[in-house]
Amino acid sequence: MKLSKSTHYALHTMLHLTLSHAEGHTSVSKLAGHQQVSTTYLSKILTKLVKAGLIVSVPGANGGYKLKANWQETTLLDVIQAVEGLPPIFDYCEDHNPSCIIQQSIQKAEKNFLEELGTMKIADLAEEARNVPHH
Amino acid sequence: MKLSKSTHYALHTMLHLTLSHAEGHTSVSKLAGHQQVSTTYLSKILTKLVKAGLIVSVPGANGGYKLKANWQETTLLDVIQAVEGLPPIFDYCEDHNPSCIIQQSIQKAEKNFLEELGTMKIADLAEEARNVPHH
DNA sequence: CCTATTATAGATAATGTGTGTCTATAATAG
DNA sequence: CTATTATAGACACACATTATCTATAATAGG
Repeated sequence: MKLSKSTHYALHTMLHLTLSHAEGHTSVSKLAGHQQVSTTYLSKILTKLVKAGLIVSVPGANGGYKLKANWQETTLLDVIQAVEGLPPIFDYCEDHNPSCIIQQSIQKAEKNFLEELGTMKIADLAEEARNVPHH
Repeated sequence: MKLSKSTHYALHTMLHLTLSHAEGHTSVSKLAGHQQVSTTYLSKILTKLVKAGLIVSVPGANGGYKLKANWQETTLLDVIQAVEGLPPIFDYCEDHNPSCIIQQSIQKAEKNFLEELGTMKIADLAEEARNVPHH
């Protein structure tokens, strides 16, 4: 029950793209340079973000990745679900009665958890990071 | 990022023990009979609950498992952590700066999530299950 | 005592997922 | 045309989960 390293890479890449948003496209090699991850592996993760519509890719020379149009709206939840997949973070009791009281209780807590992550916008976090820089 | 099957078995076992609490000890074979799990595997899970102090075991004939003394206080969080282990549900950025804004944000949401699970008592769920029985 | 019952512990295997690499292909700028 | 860059497929490896089997310890009841 934990986030994967892929999600870790994705979140930090999104934060980096947001911090350097004015500078046009950024290549995978540059993005991978900020973290300890190979370019081919990171590119697979970024492709998920592209398919989820969170970032835009341009192949070819001077290409790379940049944020989507209304990038200010992207939340932590968007990134996490793009990488880990929508399906029930707790796929639970799948064969049991859907009215199982345990399943109901955990799903209630899960719902609140996801909703909170859905309120946390990358843009806001980037703004905080600018004030107290660490990267 | 999901709960393991072991936790699933543990939670349902706890619910069952709570529902049949007045009836003394219950053997693993009976507990396993209610779920699709082998006795030896379930016993390993239950041993974790014993070591966490959530249930009490008695070996020998007519032995088995029963709830601890103040069983009314046991929460979903207690069971989950007994099986999955305390350590950070999101062990995240472990090598990074602890003031990483992403880590801070997720840990905040995680804290609320765990706190909510900590308010959900098995005894209350059992009471609800009695009113609308499914097991 | 003796025996059946029951929890516990160790060794081991199967399975799946996450992680990662390598290679090939497609697209774009200059 | 060439260098650059994203994308996709095949493949391998590590690791945790899941699970089984066997052996050991402890208790109740005759």
